[in-house]
Amino acid sequence: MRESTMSTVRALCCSPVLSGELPAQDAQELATALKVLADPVRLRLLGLIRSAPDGRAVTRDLVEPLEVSQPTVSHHLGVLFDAGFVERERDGRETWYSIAGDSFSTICQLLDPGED
Amino acid sequence: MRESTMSTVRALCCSPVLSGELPAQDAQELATALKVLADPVRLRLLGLIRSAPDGRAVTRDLVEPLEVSQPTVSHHLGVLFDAGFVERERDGRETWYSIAGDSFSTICQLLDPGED
DNA sequence: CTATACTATAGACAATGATCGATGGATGGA
DNA sequence: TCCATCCATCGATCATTGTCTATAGTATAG
Repeated sequence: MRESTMSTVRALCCSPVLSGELPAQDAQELATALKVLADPVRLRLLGLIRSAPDGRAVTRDLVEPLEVSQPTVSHHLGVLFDAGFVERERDGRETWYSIAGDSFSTICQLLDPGED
Repeated sequence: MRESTMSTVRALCCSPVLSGELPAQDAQELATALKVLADPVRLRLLGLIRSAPDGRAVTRDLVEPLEVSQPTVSHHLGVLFDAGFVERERDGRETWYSIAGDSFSTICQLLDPGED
């Protein structure tokens, strides 16, 4: 999965695709982004990061609340990062993760075309 | 997958869960709903149904545009129905599918907690 | 410099799921 | 009544992926 996933999806933002027919390639890209969100551990990671002080957290602090192994947490954080849902900043031995700005609202605009 | 999936998710609607910590069971249910949407064929099915005359379509009309087999289309329609994203009405030999009202905006409210 | 702490990667395994061909069930037309 | 049409289910196959243990890569502390 490449870093371009979210940016490609973002490009579809202004025309709510689900209000009309969805080209195969656009459907594939939106599905790829949604698949990243469709995991309970990743959803909880996003919640923990968002609700942490300053809206950011290091890997270690995310392991214990989720009751999964450290490599598993690291794996999911990598998936979220590759898809553009979180940002990553290395500081010494620690890695800080934070929510990437408009990733969620972009998805929502695609899913919810409003009244028609 | 039971019919209760969407209604359970809908119950979380008023408190945007991703703005705070997400309990394991809530995360599981939201992930289950998202997983249904995270498929290119299902996304295209939703688009085709929504853009069809009167916002409804029969199974047969959905097979050819998607270039997958009829059992595959039937399978995906079943998944969407079980999750509460579409409604189903039998009329003789045909089955009409239509979009289930507020399923999308519910998902979006959960994902996008707004500014905080 | 050595030991410890924090993360990420590698490899393996099991479970899930998307797809297809074949089939069954039910309805409508001739 | 008999056949054609429409749809769903069954069973099998193949790819994907979430999880773990083990390990490697860095950075800080003593």
